[in-house]
Amino acid sequence: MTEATQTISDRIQQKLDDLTRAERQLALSILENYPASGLGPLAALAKDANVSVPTVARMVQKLGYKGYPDFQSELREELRAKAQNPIAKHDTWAEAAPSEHLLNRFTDAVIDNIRLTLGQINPDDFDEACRLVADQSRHLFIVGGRITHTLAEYFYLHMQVIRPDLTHVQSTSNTWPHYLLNAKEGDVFVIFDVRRYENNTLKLAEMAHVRGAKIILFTDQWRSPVHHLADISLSCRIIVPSAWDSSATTMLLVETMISSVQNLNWTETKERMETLEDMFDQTKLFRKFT
Amino acid sequence: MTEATQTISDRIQQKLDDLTRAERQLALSILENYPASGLGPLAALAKDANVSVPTVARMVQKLGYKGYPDFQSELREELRAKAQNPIAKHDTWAEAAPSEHLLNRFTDAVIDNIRLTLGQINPDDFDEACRLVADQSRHLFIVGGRITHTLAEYFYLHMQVIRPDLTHVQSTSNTWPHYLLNAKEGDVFVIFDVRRYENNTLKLAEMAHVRGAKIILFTDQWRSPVHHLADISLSCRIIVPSAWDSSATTMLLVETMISSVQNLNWTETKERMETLEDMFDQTKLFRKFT
DNA sequence: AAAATTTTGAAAAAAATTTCACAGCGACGC
DNA sequence: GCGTCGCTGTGAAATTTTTTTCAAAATTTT
Repeated sequence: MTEATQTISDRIQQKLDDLTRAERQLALSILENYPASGLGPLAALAKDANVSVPTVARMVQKLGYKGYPDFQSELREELRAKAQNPIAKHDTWAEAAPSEHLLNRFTDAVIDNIRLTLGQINPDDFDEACRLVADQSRHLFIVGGRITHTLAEYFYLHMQVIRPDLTHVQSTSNTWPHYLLNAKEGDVFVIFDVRRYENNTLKLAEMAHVRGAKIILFTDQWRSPVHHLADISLSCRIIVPSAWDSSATTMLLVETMISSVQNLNWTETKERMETLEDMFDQTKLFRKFT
Repeated sequence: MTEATQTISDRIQQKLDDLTRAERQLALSILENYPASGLGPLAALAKDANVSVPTVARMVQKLGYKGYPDFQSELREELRAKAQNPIAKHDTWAEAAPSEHLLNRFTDAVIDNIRLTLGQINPDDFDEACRLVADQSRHLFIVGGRITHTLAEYFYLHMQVIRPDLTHVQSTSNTWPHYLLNAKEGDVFVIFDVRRYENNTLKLAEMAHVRGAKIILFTDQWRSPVHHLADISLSCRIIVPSAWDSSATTMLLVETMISSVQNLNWTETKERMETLEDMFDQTKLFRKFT
């Protein structure tokens, strides 16, 4: 497919399968900040990737270069060619694609969404929301709608490891009133509701509100009607060049909240996480930090 | 933040008057194809500019560097900074929060993930994947794991509107072999598998492969073992300052794919979408795009 | 579960690059 | 015309960098 114009980056990726663990670890490190790291001394590269010096030397030979200097020289040649080509004004994300490719347009929109969303977030509100979610004396209800239940479940899956006493409620199911029987004053509802907003979700929120529960709402820029009842609303911009809306920004906030809650509950959930670390180690694809 | 951020190129031009004839000759040569030439060995640079080796050494010292290696290292640093800056050095995302607030650190990491992921994506592969998913003559299977099934379901929910003949398979369930009975040659499997990789998913992929199905894999930078069987692999960087990995980048790609497939199938799914538009309108809860 | 194979990293050897010291060359002033 | 001064380049020394070797560790196979 691609003949002459094969970048070294491509070449590395292509050969990734033929490499050993340490070599792959190194290769990924090179790609991490490409091409700068590959232009430094071999030893620095090795240290950066946490592999030994000979591993670097072996890998570049495996990649088909005569030695490390040869590899560097090709890298410089590539850099030279790239700099001389002013057409490739690298304002694009997927550099291999033209700027009007959907990959670039879509990513542009999402970055914009993130920027605008974060710009309007009140960090104190966010922190307060995290504190509420972390508070194990409150039962945690997580509520999603037709599409958003995937985000709700993502959140639920992580919270499940971090803390006990939580329930995943699907507002689309008609069994949700049962769950509300257990809701008591001070409990926390994390509700996801983006356009088009769902009546069921609103009803559920109303009932939760009546029962004196705290409500944290993830919604879009136009804000679900639930926000009148919510103690804390987090509105995400969701516009992308698509017939659909984007949940990427909401996902970002959800993940940030997971991380934050994790930190707040750290002393209590440390053990659970250590178990998880062991699970990580099993992949053997990377070592723990030195 | 960084005061007087002048590039090395600027610095050279500024000092151009203080340089001697041979040094100026050299400086101009460096600027000729900047920065590539400065990253090679000193001797090569000297030869390129037709000056002697010590002239180079003397000039970099005149420029204020400790020696040639020091000069190179600064050059690399500049290159590294430049590569990392396709998005204008946005100091903080949540402007109301300090830069060390998790909201900012997390977002930084995700933007980084997006940049690195998109930088390594082959647009042709991506387009080909979209074409396969859009092809309605092929049955579409969507497979997720313990955590990733949320992404899989998100994808499924949208695809459901766009095209017929699709199945959502959960590899965690032990009923998945039943679904595979229906899989035939040419069918398409979209598989989500990030660390820690799941054996069930691998088994499922193997069986799909044996049956002659096409496999499109969403995985992480270390790549699930499934990628040996995959026709197209899309690896997303998933590292964030958290005990967990981030799915935000994967979500971005999934949404881009949804949008792309939507466009490919536009003529056929127009009606469905118009129906959906009507449903949107009925809610009257938000406005259409201006 | 043991043996063969592969992979890995510390250390030494080899090669290269950079730095240093010194001498030649040309310009300018006297 | 001659001497001084600063710039430049040659070649050797010092340093750094790369390559190779070899034994230990890890992985895979039997």
